[in-house]
Amino acid sequence: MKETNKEPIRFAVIAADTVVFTYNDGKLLVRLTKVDRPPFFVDTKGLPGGLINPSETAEDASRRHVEDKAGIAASKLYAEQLYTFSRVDRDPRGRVVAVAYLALVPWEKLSKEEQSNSATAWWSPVVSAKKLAYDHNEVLSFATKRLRSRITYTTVLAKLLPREFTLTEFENMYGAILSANLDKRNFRKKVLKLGIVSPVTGKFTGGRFRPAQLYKFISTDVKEIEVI
Amino acid sequence: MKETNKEPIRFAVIAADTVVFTYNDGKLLVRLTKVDRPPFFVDTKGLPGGLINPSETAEDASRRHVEDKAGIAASKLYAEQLYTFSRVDRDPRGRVVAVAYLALVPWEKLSKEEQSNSATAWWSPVVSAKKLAYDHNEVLSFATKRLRSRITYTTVLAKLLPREFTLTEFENMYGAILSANLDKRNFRKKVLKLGIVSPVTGKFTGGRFRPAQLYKFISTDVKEIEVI
DNA sequence: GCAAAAGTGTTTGGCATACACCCATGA
DNA sequence: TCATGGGTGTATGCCAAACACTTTTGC
Repeated sequence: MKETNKEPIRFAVIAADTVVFTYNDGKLLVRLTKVDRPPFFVDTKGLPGGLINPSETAEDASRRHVEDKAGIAASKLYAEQLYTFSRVDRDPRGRVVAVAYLALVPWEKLSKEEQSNSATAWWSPVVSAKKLAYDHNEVLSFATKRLRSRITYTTVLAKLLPREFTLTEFENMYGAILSANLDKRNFRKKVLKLGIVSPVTGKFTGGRFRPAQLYKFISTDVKEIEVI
Repeated sequence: MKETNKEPIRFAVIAADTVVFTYNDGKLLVRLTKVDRPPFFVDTKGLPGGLINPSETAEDASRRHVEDKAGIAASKLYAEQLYTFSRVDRDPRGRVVAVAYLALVPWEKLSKEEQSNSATAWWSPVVSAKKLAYDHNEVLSFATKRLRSRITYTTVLAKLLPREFTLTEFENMYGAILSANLDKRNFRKKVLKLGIVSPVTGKFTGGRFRPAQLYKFISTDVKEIEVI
């Protein structure tokens, strides 16, 4: 990966970068890490990622770097391959092709440590994740668009919601990611008619107001559906 | 890329493989090339592809190999990135990660040479493209599914139809790729209501029977649509 | 009893589906 | 005139969208 002056680059090398999304307090968040790679990137930030070992797949590498650099247990994540970025100048230090992954994790599934921010890894609202290293703004933008698109025709949002949730939570998360205002009655009718969720009988939220019925996804697999 | 006994593999190398589809005589065709790489692959067949140079993008490499190995002018193709295949054992000769592309070209746009079959490159019906080298059956299957899916919600079929076509040709191609039987009246109503095609005024097919109106796509860009 | 969120039904219009016959042409 | 493919309309049912009030709870 090092570009020395002595020997020319023979081959491009391969990296895996991962966009880890979660959702908390009404906002879509992305996990960022500190990037400090002089001379080009000094004390800046980017997505967790790194090179692929000869003995691991791109997805293995994505998971390894998420654990090591972002401090999130990969076993808690749902991940899909996003896109492979191969612009020749995307890494000024040498020729690196990056396989990018889109990963989702419910906030409630994270440990206290994983939820928290440190000097080397932290959660940032997607809207304020600017000036990232490499081509990571492009990767993040790609991932955000893909997520927006996927939630409208798959059950992938199940991977961002807690195991049990209210229909209002579902609707708010869906609407926040799309920046759309939804009709409560129509949203509920659609979701229920699709048959993708079932009420957890007898379980309701607590709190100051009228309790809400809890639901869960019937299947844990991400499926294509007709249109939410 | 060579795996010698002398030095261990340092890095994976990157290749680009391309699934080039065309459509002729009622059948979806894929371009195959001869593969002869002893000791593992002797006189067998596969998708056109090869390594990425340090100075080119994955898409550049895809186009270059399509020209060199498949004998098709890349400028005639429409291409989309498909998926990156990184299974450790996908190439028995060493560690190769492959960025796969899905490319489309109308049969009518091909030259006589490009339409024809040689000992090193030929068109095969997708259904009979079996026993390909490497993981190319998996790649082809992935590409076929993606194509089937994309034609239902984008205008990508414009890249497989000739510039001017009849609605019957459109319908037949659409139905053949999906293996679906379509209702002629409903198909026409939908396509016309979507506003993606316009009649070429005054142009009709010749032939033995009643002439058919020719249409063209209004836009040459591939767009997402509501549902064909 | 009040503040806050949960939960519920109806009307309307548009679209998908199913379905069968006449038209234009060349041989 | 016949064989072949081109071209058209209607009825039905479902679904999306618009829209406002009542219920339940904790304080």
